[in-house]
Amino acid sequence: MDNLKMAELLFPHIEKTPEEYEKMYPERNLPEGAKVTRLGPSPTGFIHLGNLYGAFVDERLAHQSGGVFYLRIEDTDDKRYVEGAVKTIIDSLGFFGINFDEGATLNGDMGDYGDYTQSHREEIYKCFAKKLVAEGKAYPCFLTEDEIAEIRAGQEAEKVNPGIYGRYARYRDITAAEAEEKIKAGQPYVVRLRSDGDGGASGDDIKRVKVNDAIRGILEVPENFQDVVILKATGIPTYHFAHVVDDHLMRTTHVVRGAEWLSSLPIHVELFGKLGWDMPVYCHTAQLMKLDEEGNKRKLSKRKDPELSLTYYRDQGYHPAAVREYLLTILNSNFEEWRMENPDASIDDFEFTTEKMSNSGALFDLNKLNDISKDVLLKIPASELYDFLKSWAEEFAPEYTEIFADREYAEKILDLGRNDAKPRKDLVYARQIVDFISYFFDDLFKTEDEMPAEVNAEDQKEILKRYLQTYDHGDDQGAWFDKIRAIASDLGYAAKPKDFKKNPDQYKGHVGHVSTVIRIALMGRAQSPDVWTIQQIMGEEMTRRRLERLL
RNA sequence: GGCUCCAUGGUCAAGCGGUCAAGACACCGCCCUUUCACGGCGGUAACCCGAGUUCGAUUCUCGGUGGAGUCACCA
Repeated sequence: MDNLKMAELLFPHIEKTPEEYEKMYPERNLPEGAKVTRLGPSPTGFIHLGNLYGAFVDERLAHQSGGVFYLRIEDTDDKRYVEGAVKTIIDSLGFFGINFDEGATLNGDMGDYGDYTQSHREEIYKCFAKKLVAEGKAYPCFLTEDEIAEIRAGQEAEKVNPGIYGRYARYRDITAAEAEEKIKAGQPYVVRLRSDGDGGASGDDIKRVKVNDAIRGILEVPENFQDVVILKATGIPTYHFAHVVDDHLMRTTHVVRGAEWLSSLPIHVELFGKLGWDMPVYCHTAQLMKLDEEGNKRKLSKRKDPELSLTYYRDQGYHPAAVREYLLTILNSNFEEWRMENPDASIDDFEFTTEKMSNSGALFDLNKLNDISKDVLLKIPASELYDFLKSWAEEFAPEYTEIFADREYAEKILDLGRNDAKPRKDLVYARQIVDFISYFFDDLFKTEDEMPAEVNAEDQKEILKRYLQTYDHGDDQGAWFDKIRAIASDLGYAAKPKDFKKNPDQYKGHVGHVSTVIRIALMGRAQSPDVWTIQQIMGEEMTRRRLERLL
């Protein structure tokens, strides 16, 4: 009876019953096997690769099964809120192709299981907290911060488990009358779970509960014994309580979250049990790792590592499809193999499974991303690539706008060598691409490499002079190169590199050195795709201008 | 420190009691070739340690070691 009095004392204005909420948010009517997943970011506005990694799992699981993927804003910590964060979250994920079916949007909620912002759900949490109090499974706790610190210090001295539990939970057995007095006196309080666990147990005495994790298999988690806070002094729930209530009411079937949550899993197990609810299937993902600055030891990737921030990839101009492809290769170990067998299939056709997920942390590998990106970009048509690069440049690199002045010209450049039997794979990410093709534009052109040592200054001029004299823009590639060979022979360079290798003393150099002179005159670089093709794209006027400037 | 998770080449990883221990990236050669890229061929390189179970352990068990996570009125 005291419990009921306590419940009324703590939550006098909560009228709705748990049953009403159950009715309000019924089981979802979805096909067999459909998964309901969610992303629950806190609105700090900082999204990193780890979030994307997790979101991708949620998204695949839901959309592959004909289920629902929704966005829930977990803003139970008011200190964390950053203005505009929700937009950042939706936009960043959307950029990488992660879209929600339901949940919070910029124009309010979408879906029947809302509200999807935790700070708007106070009534709901209180309703279930009230139920727990009424059943004697939760109680108000008036411990101050100082008192808690004191308890903790004592526990550390005694070398017992720290925390509020058992005999350390001083307000466990407070009566409704005592509580009323304190509340009237204005003392703040939190609501704690009255745990059934035994905080004194150790070693083999610790009770364990089996939880099936879709990624890790059967987990034997120790039972919880902490009287954890479920409602803060402000009346706002903690993550633990909000998670349990929300994921039950929103009928989430699969909870995907990082492995850092593993250690609080016991709390959630007890909470679900006390509330009398089935647990969702947990999917605890491995965390992404990172190499430490100097030493090549491995280190956890906490926030603020620049290359872990999603904005890094946008700033560098990685194509979202490449990032997705990369993520999937580290997410599912059989994806790479599948991709080799199905080079042209849509990424959506790959059957993603939690079983194939690694449960040890993966070190982020930029090399691999770049390699994958080359293949992904190769499949994207030039016109689409142009659009992508253009919008990237507008946002991140306005100094390159010249490139996009002439769409037709730019597309030809982007397609250079891409449609051959053995296509070139020069393009990796936007910042690299614009630099790679910069010599096609007068304002960006600059000489970066030195003339080859085999060719003296006099010969350099002579080569360019003769090249210009005999230059015919209409020549096909064969005729064009024959002329270069002729110039090379006339000036004492081997027409074929093999001849030079055989008798290096008989020649100044070989035709390769001669064409490098031309290459540098035209491109400012010793390395580039095929010169003839480049000239055809540049046009006769620019070609001649580049050569003449060195005479 | 307690508890938890993890452990195959430089990196990502197959493997699920018997394999010459896959593959990809990176690296190094060679070939192709007017440079580069692409492509082809080849190469260097790994089961953390110690017990136990077993005819036989990379694989199973236990114990170390190492790495990571977590011990909040943060998520």
